[in-house]
Amino acid sequence: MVLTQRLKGEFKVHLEHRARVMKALAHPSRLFIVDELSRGERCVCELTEMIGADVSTVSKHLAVLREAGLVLDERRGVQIFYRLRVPCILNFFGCVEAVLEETARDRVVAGG
Amino acid sequence: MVLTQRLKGEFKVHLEHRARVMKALAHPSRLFIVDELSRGERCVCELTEMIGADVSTVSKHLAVLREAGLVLDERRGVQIFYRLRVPCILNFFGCVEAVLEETARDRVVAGG
DNA sequence: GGAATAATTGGCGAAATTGCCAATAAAACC
DNA sequence: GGTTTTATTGGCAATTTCGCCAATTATTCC
Repeated sequence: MVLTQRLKGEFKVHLEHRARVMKALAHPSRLFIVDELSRGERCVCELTEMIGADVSTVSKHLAVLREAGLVLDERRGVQIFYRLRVPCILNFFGCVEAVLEETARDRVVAGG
Repeated sequence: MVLTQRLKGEFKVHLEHRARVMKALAHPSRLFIVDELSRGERCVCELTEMIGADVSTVSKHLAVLREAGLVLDERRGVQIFYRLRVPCILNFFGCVEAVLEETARDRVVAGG
């Protein structure tokens, strides 16, 4: 993810950091996890059951979200619970919905 | 980007659409473009000059943003101008900054 | 300590993304 | 028509992401 670009210094680094956060949200399973955590904390086993993928897969998705700073984890006994760290993330999805509705409308108009 | 999952029907499709939007924003150059377009429309040649990559590369980035429904294009003579389609996207970056600041703070605390 | 449950990590093949070059398209100008 | 400028598309190699299985770690319970 190197910018071979004319973009310079701090700004470039900043864009790369931003991109890492966006990339963490750029997967259906991880979006599902964020959506689910918006209703309260969940353990890995619960998320795994809901998603229906291998535990290791879900664990890696959670690692991506954790490393991006989006979720926090806390062990309680044998289980590990995850929760949202920055709830404002949720506000954004309203905007994403707006994007989706716009494009949907256009598709109807264009007959596509 | 198939969910091998227990997630069902409409919701699953919806998550995939959302993910496409997020994915479109998950690249430094594309974030730069969005940031730049927030100040007004720009032609491909201007963006190419600022980014410093090949025109074809920038054109493909713009295609990703366009297909995600984030930008609109309009030809005027030989040039093609792009502009933001859904300005609310910008509100989100404030939240992303919050994420970055949180993680930065923790890194200081942890001495990492 | 040993067995059971919950979760992470390593590794590997399959798929997607990225960026450049070359070729093509579209408009402007002579 | 032919040339120039601007932008998109095709194609390819390099890199990254993804998801499963196997192995490992951590905790609880006996």
